[in-house]
Amino acid sequence: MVMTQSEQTETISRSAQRRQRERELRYQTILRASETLFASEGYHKTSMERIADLSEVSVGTVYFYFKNKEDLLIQLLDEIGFELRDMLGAEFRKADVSLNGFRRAGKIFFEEFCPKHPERIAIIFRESVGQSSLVEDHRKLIFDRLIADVQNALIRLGQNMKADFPSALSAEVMAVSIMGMFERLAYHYLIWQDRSGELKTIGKDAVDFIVGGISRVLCI
Amino acid sequence: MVMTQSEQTETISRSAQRRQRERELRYQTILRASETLFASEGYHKTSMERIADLSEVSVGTVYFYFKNKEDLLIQLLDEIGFELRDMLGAEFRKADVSLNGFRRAGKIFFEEFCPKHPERIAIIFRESVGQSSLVEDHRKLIFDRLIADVQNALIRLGQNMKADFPSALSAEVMAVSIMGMFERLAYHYLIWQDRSGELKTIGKDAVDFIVGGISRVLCI
Amino acid sequence: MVMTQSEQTETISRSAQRRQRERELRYQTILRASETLFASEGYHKTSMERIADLSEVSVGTVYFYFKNKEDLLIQLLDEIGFELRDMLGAEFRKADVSLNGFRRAGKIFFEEFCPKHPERIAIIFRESVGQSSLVEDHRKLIFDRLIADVQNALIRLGQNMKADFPSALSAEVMAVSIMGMFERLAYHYLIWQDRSGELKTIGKDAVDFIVGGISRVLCI
Amino acid sequence: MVMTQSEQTETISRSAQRRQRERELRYQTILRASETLFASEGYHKTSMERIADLSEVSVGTVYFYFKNKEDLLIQLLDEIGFELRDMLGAEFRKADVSLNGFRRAGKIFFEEFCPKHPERIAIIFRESVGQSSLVEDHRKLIFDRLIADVQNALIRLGQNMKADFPSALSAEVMAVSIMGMFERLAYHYLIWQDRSGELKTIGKDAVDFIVGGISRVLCI
DNA sequence: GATGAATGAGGCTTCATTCAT
DNA sequence: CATGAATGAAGCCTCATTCAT
Repeated sequence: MVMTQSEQTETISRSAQRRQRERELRYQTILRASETLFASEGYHKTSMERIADLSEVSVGTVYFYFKNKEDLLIQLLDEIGFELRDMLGAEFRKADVSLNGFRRAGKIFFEEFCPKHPERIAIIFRESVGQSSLVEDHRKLIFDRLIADVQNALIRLGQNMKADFPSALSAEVMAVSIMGMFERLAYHYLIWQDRSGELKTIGKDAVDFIVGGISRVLCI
Repeated sequence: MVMTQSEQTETISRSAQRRQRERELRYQTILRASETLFASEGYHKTSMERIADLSEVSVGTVYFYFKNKEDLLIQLLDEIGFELRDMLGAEFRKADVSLNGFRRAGKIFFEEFCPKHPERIAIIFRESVGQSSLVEDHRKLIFDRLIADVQNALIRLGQNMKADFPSALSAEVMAVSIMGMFERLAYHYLIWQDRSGELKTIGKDAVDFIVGGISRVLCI
Repeated sequence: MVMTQSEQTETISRSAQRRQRERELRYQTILRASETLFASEGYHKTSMERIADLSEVSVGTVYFYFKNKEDLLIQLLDEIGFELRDMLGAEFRKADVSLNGFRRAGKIFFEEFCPKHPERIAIIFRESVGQSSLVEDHRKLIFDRLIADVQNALIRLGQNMKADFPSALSAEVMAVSIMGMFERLAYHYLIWQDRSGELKTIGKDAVDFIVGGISRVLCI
Repeated sequence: MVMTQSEQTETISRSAQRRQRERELRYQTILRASETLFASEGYHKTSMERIADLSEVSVGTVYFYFKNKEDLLIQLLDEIGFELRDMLGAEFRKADVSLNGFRRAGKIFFEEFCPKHPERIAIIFRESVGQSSLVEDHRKLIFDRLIADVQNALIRLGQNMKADFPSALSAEVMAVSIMGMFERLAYHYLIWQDRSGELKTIGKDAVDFIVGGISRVLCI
């Protein structure tokens, strides 16, 4: 078979592209398998061999794509953190900071994120808790960023409304509190009880509570 | 040495009493050692040998007083759960259910429990998360009870005030939310950052937020 | 069964003694098994399981007595180093430093140590070479001490004989050289060729060479 | 483009030559990378991937040029053995066997080989020790040849000088001893201590010792 | 009751080697 | 020829738990 220079180049380029795609695919396959197993069996009870089996690759391949078991958890965690911030944070960072932002964020979390990704709730709020200090660092970073988003939204809301916070810490405390509410509600109604069908109501009630608290504190 | 029957009995009885005291002491010593180690090193990284060492007993003795490592964690967890309910729940179960009850509960948690027992915060909110299903059951039970206390207080408050909840779930959702706030605030300001000095302010801001939310939701 | 206080104490003491003996025995059993296997199969090719098997204990027991595989090698190495220094060094440290000291040391090494402990030759001169830096440190220390013994003997011999060394380094270089001779002769005639029967002649020739070299260098 | 037969042939031939050169170059690059890594990190701790990386080729390419990891070590070993024999052996095989031959050999080893190739000293005297039996065979062959060279030189020296050896083994033992001295001196002053600056003195002292020993033994 | 030596299953990880592209 | 992803056997080590003394 004879091919011109450009054809050859193209062929090479195509095979390189395919290889790249396959790499990405494998990476995702392994990560998804870990997600499933970590959430269902627990991080510690999931062995690397089980992950390899479910991914239909060898143990060595898992180690080709991920440094070690901890790395798998961290990648998962970062992914979840990114997604969460992408969804929630976006609402809080929007220009029109108003109480509606809080309403939309709550709606998104309870009506979209939670029912779609219960495993991710399990991973970020259960499996990644109290593992290594490295994992804890990543977890803290995720929370810190989300909290910062909420806190900024609160501060800007206060400025817009020309309202004062009772103390210098108020905004921060409220931001941390809101994260805690989201966390435990998701844990309670998704992991401990399977009441995913009621998430809409739950979300609404939660948001009412939050919005109520904010407006009272800011006297608006 | 000759002694009358009664003297002997008395002696035996005394030694039995002493033995009983020593048993109790040993049990406590081991439990306290576990508490310290679980909180500082983490549940998984703490070996039974370390616990025995710190308790100044042998590994076998630890197994005489506790069924296994999990049992140690569960005893600790139950103890913390009991204490928490004893302190917080008491306020919520008091006759004069009013918003003041919530204020007092918050004060107790942030100004008494947290600064006095940071290790217990670490154990209930970090070390006992995502371990075995048995541990998770105990954790759930503790939360369920605390939530029930809060929920009942809310319902009675509503009745007192002749106020309605927006939805059938409102009281429960608010109770769960309040637990989540307490949890994450403690975790954030005690474990991730050591700002125990600011706990009073934090507690006040948190309580304001809660009380604000409740009164708005109940329109009082 | 009734026993007096002193009898009881004695019994306890005896059982404690026995336990101590058994501990020592196990330690030795495992160490001897390692010695055999390291020398015959090689350090790397010997698995911890094989050592446990040959010692007739479980893998866990090996780890109860030794920190890790490297520790096993180091204990062995130190033991050999101690023995070597005990045998050879003694001659060099004796009061009557004379060329006879060198003769006796050679005789002891080739006629006693080598035929009795070919495995130890294999371990110190083959299996412990180029492993970890920790092992190398121990090996260096052993050589350094032996070299120091020889060097001191040479210096004192020179003083006794009122003879001068050609250079400041001469004594040290000669000491290192002598160690090198012993090492390679043992390796050559014990490991590469099994000519243990000729060790007496070999030792004599080696000693003649050494003694000849020393006397020429010191002009005695 | 049109070319005559001869032109084509020439072109092919040239490209074949270039390919040949490139092959040789690759082979050398990989071998040099192995040498560097084996000497600095140790044979076992050097992975094939590290060698490929440092050689700037893929792992597969390393396996195209060398059968396996062991082969890499053996090629290196043989190369060193050849060079050593080329330098040292030459002196011993020269017609004018005299004590000067020993002096020159020592000078070459300590003043040329050692300072120029400390990595090779590390490989032949440390990294290749106690690996596989195949490696050990090559090592033995190298030593055997060097020893034979020295031994022959000694025998011819004895004949020239009409001097007798004390025993039938004397010449061999002295040859083995001399190799041992060279080996340990190099190891001691190059690997354990970096005293390469003093190698000239060390070499001189060593040679004096050797020459002294030989002349005393042969009574010349 | 207390001791602590012994167990052994099971987990994580490495890395030389292969082979389809 | 070169590539580099995939393999999987094999090894080290931990540690909760048991049980004879």
